[in-house]
Amino acid sequence: MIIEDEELICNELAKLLENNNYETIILKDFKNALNEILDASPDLILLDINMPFINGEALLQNLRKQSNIPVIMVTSINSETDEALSISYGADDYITKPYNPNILLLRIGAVLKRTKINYNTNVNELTYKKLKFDLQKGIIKKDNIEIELTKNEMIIFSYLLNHQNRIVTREELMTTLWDNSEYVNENALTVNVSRLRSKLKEIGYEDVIDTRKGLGYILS
Amino acid sequence: MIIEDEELICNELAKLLENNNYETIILKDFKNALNEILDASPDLILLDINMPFINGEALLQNLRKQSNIPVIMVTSINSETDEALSISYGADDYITKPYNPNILLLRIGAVLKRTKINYNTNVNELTYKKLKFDLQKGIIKKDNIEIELTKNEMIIFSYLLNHQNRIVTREELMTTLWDNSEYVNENALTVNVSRLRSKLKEIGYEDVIDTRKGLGYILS
DNA sequence: TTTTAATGTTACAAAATTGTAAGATTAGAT
DNA sequence: ATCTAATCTTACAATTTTGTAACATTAAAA
Repeated sequence: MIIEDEELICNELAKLLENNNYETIILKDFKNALNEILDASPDLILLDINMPFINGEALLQNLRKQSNIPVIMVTSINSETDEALSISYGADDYITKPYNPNILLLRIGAVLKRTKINYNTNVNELTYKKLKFDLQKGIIKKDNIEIELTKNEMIIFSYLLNHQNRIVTREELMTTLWDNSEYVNENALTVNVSRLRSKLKEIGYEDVIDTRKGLGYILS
Repeated sequence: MIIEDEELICNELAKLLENNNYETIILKDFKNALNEILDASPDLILLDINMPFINGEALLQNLRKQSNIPVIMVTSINSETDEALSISYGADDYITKPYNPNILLLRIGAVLKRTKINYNTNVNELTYKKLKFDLQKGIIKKDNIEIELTKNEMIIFSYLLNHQNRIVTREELMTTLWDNSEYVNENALTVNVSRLRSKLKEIGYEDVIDTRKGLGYILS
């Protein structure tokens, strides 16, 4: 999706992108921008930051409250301030006018690559040492071995992975696994951690989840 | 992790990063780089591409076969060729020497942000229109409503999300759900899609998965 | 060293998930 | 308009997942 007030540039961009097999939409209704974006849910947005009737920075900030759609900021001035601002406002990349079309295409490709993670193979993986954890399938892979995790095991493992090398309290895990509303036995957590540990052990990762008595667990 | 041959720059970088609350490791054994990286499994790598005894590009390419650890390339020459190459080799970003420390920090922050997606809240979400799909918990959220998906439903939904707006064949989904080795009824897929559809309907997303008879499904 | 509270393990039953089958519905071809 | 193969729905039984309870083990304090 192209968000740009100068029609000439818009059309140029659209032509460039379509020649490179990207489907493009041009934002028309600037007043209703946020809704148009969310309805169209494009894979990527090219957003001009210097437009006379709309504040690109504010639009990006508002968009970020609701969505992670990748945004490449197009800035007119190549100043460090602008560069810094774009990124801190939540842009995934920025490019300065006048831009080289090939570099723009490369940036678009790179942003799409890292945001969709792996568009073609549908892999969304976390890595831990030499082990890969497929978030979608809930499968741990190491060398040729695959282990299936249940949903609770997935939740615990990914929580620990996302908070590696720090102590994760039992309470944190409890609230991550269950709504505070529903009562569950304290021991349910212990049992689930135990089950996860024995699966990790099957692929050679013994003693990676350490117990800190009275404090919680730590994955190291 | 800093991979850089000039000791002076290394130490400068380490000081800068540590002053900003990043834990840093400096790669020592360049011959055994790949193993050192995998063992340390850093959150991010700063990789100098122009080192005398080691080929940074080749290292990155080899690393990418095994890992998605984010890499920021440090290049000496600000040429378009280099920029293009870094990204195509699998770097997440690049910066040219001499760099402004503040810009480097911003870039590091930005890369970490988008790769870890949301480090602190442990959220790993895909977005579809006004709906969010929590990959870890297998929960769909919209407004205040939450719907739990089963593992098969998660696999189908995330596959469709990752391949939005194109036809996904039944066969693709079959091989994503089950190993070709195990025999399952063709209808098992239909039933699972049906179950997913009825859950989506519960939160107001009726008719979003369209059937293209003889071809497959499309999420639009 | 002893005590004790915290954590771990195992077995089991309730609950949830999943593939199958049988019959219903549908879209597109004739 | 009719036919037909593709897709859908529902119910059901097999399998898997999960919380509980009962007992075992452990680490840290006394």
